Amino acid sequence: MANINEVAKVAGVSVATVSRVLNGQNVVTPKTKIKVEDAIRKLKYEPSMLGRNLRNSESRVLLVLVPTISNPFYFEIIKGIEQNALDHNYNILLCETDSNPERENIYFDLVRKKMADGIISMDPAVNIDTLKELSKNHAIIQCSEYSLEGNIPYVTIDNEDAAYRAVKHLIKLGHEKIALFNSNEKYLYARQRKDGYVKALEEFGIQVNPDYMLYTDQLGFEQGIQATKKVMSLKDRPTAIFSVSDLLAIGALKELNNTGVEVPDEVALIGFDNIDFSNMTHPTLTTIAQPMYQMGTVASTMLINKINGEDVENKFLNHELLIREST
Amino acid sequence: MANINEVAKVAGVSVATVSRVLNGQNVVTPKTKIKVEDAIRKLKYEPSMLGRNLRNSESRVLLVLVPTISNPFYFEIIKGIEQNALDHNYNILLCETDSNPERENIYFDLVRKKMADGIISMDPAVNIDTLKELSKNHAIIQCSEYSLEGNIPYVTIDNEDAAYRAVKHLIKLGHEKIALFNSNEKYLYARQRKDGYVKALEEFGIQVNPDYMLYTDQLGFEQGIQATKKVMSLKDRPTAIFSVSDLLAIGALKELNNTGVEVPDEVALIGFDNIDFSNMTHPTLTTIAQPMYQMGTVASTMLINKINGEDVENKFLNHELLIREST
DNA sequence: GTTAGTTATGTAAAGGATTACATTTTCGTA
DNA sequence: TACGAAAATGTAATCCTTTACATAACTAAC
Repeated sequence: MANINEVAKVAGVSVATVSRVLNGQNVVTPKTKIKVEDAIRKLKYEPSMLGRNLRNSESRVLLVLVPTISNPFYFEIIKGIEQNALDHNYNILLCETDSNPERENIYFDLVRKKMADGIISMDPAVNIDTLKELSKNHAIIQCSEYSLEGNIPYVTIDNEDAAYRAVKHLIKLGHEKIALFNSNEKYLYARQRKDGYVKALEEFGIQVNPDYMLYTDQLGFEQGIQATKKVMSLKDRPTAIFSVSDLLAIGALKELNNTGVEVPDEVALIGFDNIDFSNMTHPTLTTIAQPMYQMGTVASTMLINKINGEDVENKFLNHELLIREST
Repeated sequence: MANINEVAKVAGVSVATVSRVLNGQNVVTPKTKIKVEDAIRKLKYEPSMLGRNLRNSESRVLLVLVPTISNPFYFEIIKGIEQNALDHNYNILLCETDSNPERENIYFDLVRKKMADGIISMDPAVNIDTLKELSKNHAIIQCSEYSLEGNIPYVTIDNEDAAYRAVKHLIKLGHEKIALFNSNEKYLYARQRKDGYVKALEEFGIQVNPDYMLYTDQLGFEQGIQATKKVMSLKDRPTAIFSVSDLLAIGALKELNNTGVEVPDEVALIGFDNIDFSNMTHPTLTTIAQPMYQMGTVASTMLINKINGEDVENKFLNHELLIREST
């Protein structure tokens, strides 16, 4: 593989001139430019990013931290990040932490060792202390999930309001016995969504029933099944379920289908996230849509700005309640 | 940020010695080793991969090319690749081509420009000519989808046999009118799966009915709905459907559910890939399981071997027919 | 035809690590 | 104590670009 020196030699110019042509600085005479371009073509020269990156002290790689790639919620966000990153000549390294600190550390090391220029964290289980520490010397943005500690910029939606509206929708349909499938309250978004749930109930004078509030460690299909089993075995069954994730809701739907409970007639169901599959189930799922693609592009833009030393502000994006067959 | 020179100065040794400590070469006296480690800690030194990579002419990044990250089929494969890569100190760059040549080219450029050491391609729509050309100078492995052109090593399953067994299973259940939802025959795997379908029918003396063979450009949910509408509007409806992807099958299931057709009683259904959701539908989906995780680790191992200049052989892995509620 | 002022090109340092080769230190043995 | 071999450490080149600064070439005006 040819390097810039050989190109310079063949073109009969200096490496500086070759570099100038490469980087499109138009201080180069058309005549010399052509000589250089001919040499490049002749030698099939491809500039090495290794040398370039070292010289520029950058890697042009963005780290994207997700707890798991199996959760479709992240797809659109990732697509948004990726498109925006490519548009700015960055590449993304998708990192699945599995909420495993060891793995997380492997990825954090990449930014410490300059293999990545910044991080977009979407992992609610991220080690916030490490993140805080890292954010002192590196560009970091939180996307969707966030913590207020450490003053790390974030982009997200108003979780409380989203939950509030979902539950209000159920109440308007006549439901009073509304279960909440939530994730662990150590996560900020879980607390916020609960607050919205409680706020809606209280506003309509409905007593909050602790039996109806279930917590699961993960937001998966299986957890949805289990939570549904539990709540449907109560003497006083709920007539509606609000799940803080579509996967949970799809698990619930499966269990309700299996036990012959009619959705939405006997039990109404709302999910959260509007993943693709929420529209493929039978019946289709009412859910809260976050502007995921946009969230991705915004996060990416914020990160790139931060890398360039600019100040960035937190952003709240709009959500939307999609009413479908399950309510 | 400190560099190796400063560490050397603080430790009172040469950069070579620091480098030796860093790389765990145990030619260094315990006494000096401690001095160096102290200096590293004191300066919070982190070796830069930029310098290291340039010097070693490697990036320790593997490119993974997928048509889309939304298809759950790729999850487990990616997880397998990633774990194996991490175990060998590589990182993966997940590249979604959207079957868009321009995007593809951005990613190919990364390996041309030394930002990546090799490629695992899982995109059936990949530009095989470019891939051939690239494979002359770069390590490339095909995973799951492959082409025989260009002699690029691959890991896959026996698609013909898998389809053959699926259709045979339907025949054994008494079905004779079996539809095939296939993807475009420009793809090798589509041709192979059709061959398996035909082989099974012929073996049992069943006439192949062209009306039952549908082709779709993409393997998504929507295409499954459309194909089902088409095939169920025939005078002589099929009693079973074999889809070459779970997503297609889930689309079919949705359409059958919607129109009140009982699965499996009126129409039996088989998918392909055993994605997570195939077990979440109602009824659950009979499907063909590929050893996806293993396919990932094998592909990754093959690629790393190739990068290290070793010869690698094509591999065929075992598949399995998972009989569930839809048949 | 000079000279000053532009514009184009060249030289060499810098970025941060690894490592072949050279040099110094250590240690056992005579 | 001195010598040689073995072990530890150091020096400097190398990987490939970019770019500040130096120099050369050119243009225009007198």
